[in-house]
Amino acid sequence: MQTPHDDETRSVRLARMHKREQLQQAGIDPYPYRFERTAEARILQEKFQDLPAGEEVSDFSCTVAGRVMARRVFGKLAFLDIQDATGRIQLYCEKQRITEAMSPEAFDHLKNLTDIGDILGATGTVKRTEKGELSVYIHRFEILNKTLLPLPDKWHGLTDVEKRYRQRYVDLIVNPEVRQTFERRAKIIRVMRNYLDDRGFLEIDTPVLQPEVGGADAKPFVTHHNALGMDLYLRIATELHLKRLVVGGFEKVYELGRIFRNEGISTRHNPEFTSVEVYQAYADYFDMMDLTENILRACALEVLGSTSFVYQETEIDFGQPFRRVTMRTLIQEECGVDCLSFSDLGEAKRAAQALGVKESDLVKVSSAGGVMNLVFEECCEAKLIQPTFVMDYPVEISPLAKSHRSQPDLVERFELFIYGREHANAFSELNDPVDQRARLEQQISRKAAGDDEAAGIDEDFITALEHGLPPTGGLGIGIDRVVMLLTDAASIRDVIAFPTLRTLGSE
RNA sequence: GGGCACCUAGCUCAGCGGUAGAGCACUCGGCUUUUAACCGAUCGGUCCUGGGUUCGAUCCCCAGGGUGCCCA
Repeated sequence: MQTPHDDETRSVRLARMHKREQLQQAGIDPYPYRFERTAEARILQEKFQDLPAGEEVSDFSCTVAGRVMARRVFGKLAFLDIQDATGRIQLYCEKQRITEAMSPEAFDHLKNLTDIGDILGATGTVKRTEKGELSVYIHRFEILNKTLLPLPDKWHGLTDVEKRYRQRYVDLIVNPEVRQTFERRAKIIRVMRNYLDDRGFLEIDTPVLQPEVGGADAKPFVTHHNALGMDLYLRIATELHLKRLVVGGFEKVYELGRIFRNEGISTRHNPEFTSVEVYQAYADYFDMMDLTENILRACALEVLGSTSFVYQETEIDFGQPFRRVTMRTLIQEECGVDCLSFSDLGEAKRAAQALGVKESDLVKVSSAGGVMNLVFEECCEAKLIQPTFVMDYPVEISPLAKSHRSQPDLVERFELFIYGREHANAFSELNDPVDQRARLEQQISRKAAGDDEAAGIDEDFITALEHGLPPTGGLGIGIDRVVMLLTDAASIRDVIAFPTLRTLGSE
C-alpha cells in the first residue's frame, strides 16, 4: 500500500506535476472555481438515442463536465470518455474546431497536458460518430481539475479489496455498482424514515456518550470526558433512552443511527453500524412482527420494485407472510429434542453436546436457557433462509423482554432471520420495574462469574420504569444487513462507505 | 482466537535454487473515426520483513507483518 508520501517519488505523479506547471505557465488555472453545465451524460444519451450514426445535430449546443475515464488520441483528433454522476459520454475532439474556437495551442494542451482521471468541462454540438458512439463534438474545453494521481488499471479496475475500502473514492469512480449500492442504502433509510413518520412515529436523538452501557449484550468503546473527569461509553444500543421517552409520554418513537460495539470485525460485523429502534406504546411483540414485515416489504418494493429478489444466488421472498415459529418448535423440528423438558443444567448440556454444540461454548453458559440458545444457533440458524420470526426466547438471555404471558422461563421476544442471519430483534418490553431490576442484577452476577466487564445497572433507567412504562412493543433492525440483502452484498464492508480498518504503518 | 490462501514493476499477474519477465500505465515519436485504439522506442524492482539451510534464496524451512476467505 502506497502512502501519499511514497507517491512523491512516483514518476506518474511527477509527470502530472510537470503538466500542472505547464498549464500554469500557459496562463491556465488548473483548478478553476466554477463551471456552468447545461447537460448531463444520461440525459444526452436518452435525448439522442435515435440519432443515426454519422449525424451531427449542429443546432444543439451543450456543455458537459466530468472525469476523463478513457482517452484515445490521434494526431489531430481525440476521443475522450467523460463520466459524470449520471453516466458517460464521449467527447469528440477535432483539432480544427478547437483551434478555431480557442487558440492554436489549445488542442495540444488537451492532447499533451490532460490525463485519464482529470476533470474536464467541454462545449459543443451533439454528434453520433460513424462507429455509432454518441458524442459531444466539442469546440471548447476547460480543465477543471488537473489530477496528480492515476486511476487504477483500465483493464482490471480496482480489484484490491483492501484498497477499495481504504480509498472508497477511487472505488466509486471506477466501479459504478458501488455508487448504486450507496444510492440504495440512502433509499432504504429514506423508506424506513418515511414509513415510520407517516404512521406518527417521532424520531428523537438519544445520547451516544453514556455513563452506563445497556440495551444489549456487547462490549462498549470507552472514552473520557476531560472537563467532567469521567469515563463515558459509546452506546451499544438506543433502547434504554427510547424507553425513557415512552415513559415520558411519546407513544411512538424511533431512532435511526449509529451504534458502536467493541467486538470482532467480519463480513457481518463492523464496530460501528446503523440500527433503527422503534418503540410503540400499548403494543406487543406481535405488533412488532407486523411492523417489521411491512417495513422490510416496503423497502424491497421501493428499492427493487419487487418483493422477491436474489441474494447470493438464493431467491428470497418477502411477498409471503413471514414464517412465525417458536425457538422451541424449531429445535424440535431440527433435532427432535424438547429444550424445555430438561430437568437440570447438566442434562441440557449433555443433550446439547450430543447435538454438536461445542464444549468450549457450553462452559461459558450457566443456564438452561443459555444452552437452548446455543442449540438453536448450532442447529437451526443457518437453515433459516426465507424470512422467519423466531419467537419466545429463554429469559436468561433476554433481560429486557417481558416474561411470556403463558410460558414460564420464556420471554416475548423474536428475532428475524433471513439467509441464516439475524436482521431484527424485538420484545414485548419488560415494564415491571421490580422484575427488571432483578433481571439486570442476575445478568451482572452471571457476568461476574464468567468474565470481563460486569457493567453497572443504569439506575436512572430503573427509576424511569418506576414512573411507569406503558405496555410497549420495541423493535430493532440492523440497517446494514438489510442493505446487504437488497444490494446483494456479501460483506457488510460493501454497504458501509468507510468501514473500520486497521491504520497503516502503526506498530 | 482457529484453519486455509495470497504478498514479485504504478496496476493485473507469470516465473524459477544460479541475482527477474509479460500486458497495461507512465515518458518520447507517429497517426482525423476510436471504444482495452494502433505502430515504434524508452523508463520502471527492498521479489513484504527478519532469521535459517545452501557455494548461492525471490523460490526451500522457521518466525513476524499485512490482506482476503471460512469458522468461532
